[in-house]
Amino acid sequence: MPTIERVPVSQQRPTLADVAAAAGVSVSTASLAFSGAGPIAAATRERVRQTAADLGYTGPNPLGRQLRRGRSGIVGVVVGDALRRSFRDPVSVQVLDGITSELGPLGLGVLLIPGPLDVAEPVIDPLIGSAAMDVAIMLWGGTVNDLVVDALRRRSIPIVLVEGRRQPGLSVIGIADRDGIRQATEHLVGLGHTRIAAVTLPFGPDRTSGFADDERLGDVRWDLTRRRLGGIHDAGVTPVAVYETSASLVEHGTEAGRALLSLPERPTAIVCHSDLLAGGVVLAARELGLRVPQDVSVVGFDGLDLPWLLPDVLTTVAQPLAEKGRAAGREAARLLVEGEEPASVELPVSLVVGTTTGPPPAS
Amino acid sequence: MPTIERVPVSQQRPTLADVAAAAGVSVSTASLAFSGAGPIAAATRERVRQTAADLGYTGPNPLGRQLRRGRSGIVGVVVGDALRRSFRDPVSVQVLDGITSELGPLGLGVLLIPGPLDVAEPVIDPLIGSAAMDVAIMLWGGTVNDLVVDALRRRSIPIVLVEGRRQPGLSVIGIADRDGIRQATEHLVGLGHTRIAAVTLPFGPDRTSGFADDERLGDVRWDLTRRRLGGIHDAGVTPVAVYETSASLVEHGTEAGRALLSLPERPTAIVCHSDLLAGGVVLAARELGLRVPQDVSVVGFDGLDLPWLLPDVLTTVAQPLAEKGRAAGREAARLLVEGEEPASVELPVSLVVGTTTGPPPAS
DNA sequence: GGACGTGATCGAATCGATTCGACCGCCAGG
DNA sequence: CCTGGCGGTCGAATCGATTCGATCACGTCC
Repeated sequence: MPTIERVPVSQQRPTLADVAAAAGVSVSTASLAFSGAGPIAAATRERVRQTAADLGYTGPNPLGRQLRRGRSGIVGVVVGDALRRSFRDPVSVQVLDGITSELGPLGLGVLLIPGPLDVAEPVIDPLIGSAAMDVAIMLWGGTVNDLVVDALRRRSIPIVLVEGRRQPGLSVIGIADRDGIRQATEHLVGLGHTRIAAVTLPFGPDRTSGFADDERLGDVRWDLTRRRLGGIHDAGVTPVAVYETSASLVEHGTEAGRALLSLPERPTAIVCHSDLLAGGVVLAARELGLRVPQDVSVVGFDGLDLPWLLPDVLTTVAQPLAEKGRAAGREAARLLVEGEEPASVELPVSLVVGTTTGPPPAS
Repeated sequence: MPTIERVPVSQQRPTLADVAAAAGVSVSTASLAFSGAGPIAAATRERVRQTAADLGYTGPNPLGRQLRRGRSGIVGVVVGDALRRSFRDPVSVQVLDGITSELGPLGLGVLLIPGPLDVAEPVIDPLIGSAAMDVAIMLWGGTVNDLVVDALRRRSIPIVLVEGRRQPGLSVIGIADRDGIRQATEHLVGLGHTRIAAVTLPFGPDRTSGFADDERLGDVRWDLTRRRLGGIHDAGVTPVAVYETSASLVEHGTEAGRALLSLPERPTAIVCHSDLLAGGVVLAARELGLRVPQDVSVVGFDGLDLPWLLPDVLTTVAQPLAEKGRAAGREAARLLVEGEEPASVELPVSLVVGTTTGPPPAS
């Protein structure tokens, strides 16, 4: 005698229990019909599936499943800043694409979390403290991420840092950027350049811009920027001038280019910490009537495709952007399995010679 | 006499029950101490909070809360394509930024979902069928979204479409783009132009590129493209040539520009469906030694900031991108409250005259 | 002094699934 | 003929919180 317990009121979404009742099996068997995690007769499975379809049941409610499993299947991705700002640079976008392409097939979703909003009075997004996620990936680790790291640590959520300072207890995905810059610089030296200038990423959260004197150069807070500056020295070169920018954007490159190329002792080559900056420098050179590379050589970093720079093609240090994202995704997935320890990865870079470098002018 | 039921094994994360036991209150009271949804003595709340802190309890487990509430607090955002491709156009990024900026303060998170991967054999992301989300926002509604819409509908997840064909049962956030293109075209007509060409967004999922003849023009499958083409006709203009592109990217604009500007009867003005395309056309003109706007005028659409195009500043139809995102977020949040009906919104656009339009050459 | 309203707290049901151990036939091997 | 093993199914506990209704103490008003 069937007790009428669950009358699927038309307005209500059916649950696994409804399906089980309608198919005449127990809830546990119905569950097996969907998860496939256990022995079940093919006929039973089909019957349950069919009843489910008839009832308009579209599969197990993720919320129930997640609670039971203790896993949300969600990877939080903390982007360094307001999205608008982070993603004006295609670099982050490509990394993000790599992350999703790795995580998607594993059934893991990406929850987008804006990083600390302000620098003077950092406010971390409430999602960091309360959203369901099994592991977090932090992009562009430069920013005031200590707050974020702390908050995630408290929740004992494992962390993967993309580009950041190595620290115990979390995984860092980095690239051999110092060595890349060294190679690029040596390429310039090999061509005969001696007056080499640099255009850098921000030194720290204050994000000022302008020529950096020695004192300022001693106060580079962000690791990434310091590493890339170090690469120039590794090639045995001391830059004749260093221009610090407030963000890796074309307009800041142009600003830097104008300043550097108007110096009395004009540099014959400029090493830039990003392709966007380098592109901006090339535009500044054009604007000043200088030929690239005859009058000035320019190298970038990242290996982006800049169609608007044509016919010039940047000489640049290409980093494997999508692979960096995939590596981060892989590492995140790995940290998900119980007891796995964080591990760091360093990916290689490669110098790609384009049309923007050549021998220095005869002078 | 306290029964020793819950011994918080050091390895285990504490639960609300642990906190309640330690603080000597019931679970329900402990819950109140965190949610604040009910009367509770200030002293009790403090005590519970303090014990929680001592135990390292960082707040209610989102999974439990979500199941009970029947809400995940997650908004799925389906981007039209692989992220890499979608986000090469800053348009989507700005819209996404608008969405998060609206949703964040409401405590809602954004789950990033790649759209259908391929056109020939569309595969929709499994997340669409199984991820926890309360409502979905679909960006760039052109693509093979019927599959996605169907899948979401089956799960009875409300949908907000950004830029798409209006249809019953879902909300559409659109802009007055047809009217905007009309204004831009009339601006050109007012300047004296008669030979006006067009560079369009893709006609449909096949994404071919090249000159479109009349037959092809009768087969514009994507609504967005059709509307923008319609705007030209609304101004009483029949384009002397229409060049269809395969994506809204600079390089495709350049390709189109080269083709159009090499025609025997060169158009004196070119209306483009996006700023990236327009920027590409300007580059093509420069490459061919043509002056903008003396030899050819160019108008775009979107209102982006293109620092690499300087000193030229595009004449363009500016759309409120971030506001479009915020409107989508608002609408998504609205659909979350029980019984709210979908509603559509159309945002205004405005013609912004830059330096790329002027009177046609004398001839 | 008794009834009543109110603020604080508690118990228990509930959300929707997964999963462990028990159970039940049935077949094969000894 | 008995037993062991196994495929298939089921019941019940469990994940961690929210929330409804009940309870209780206390102060106030008539």
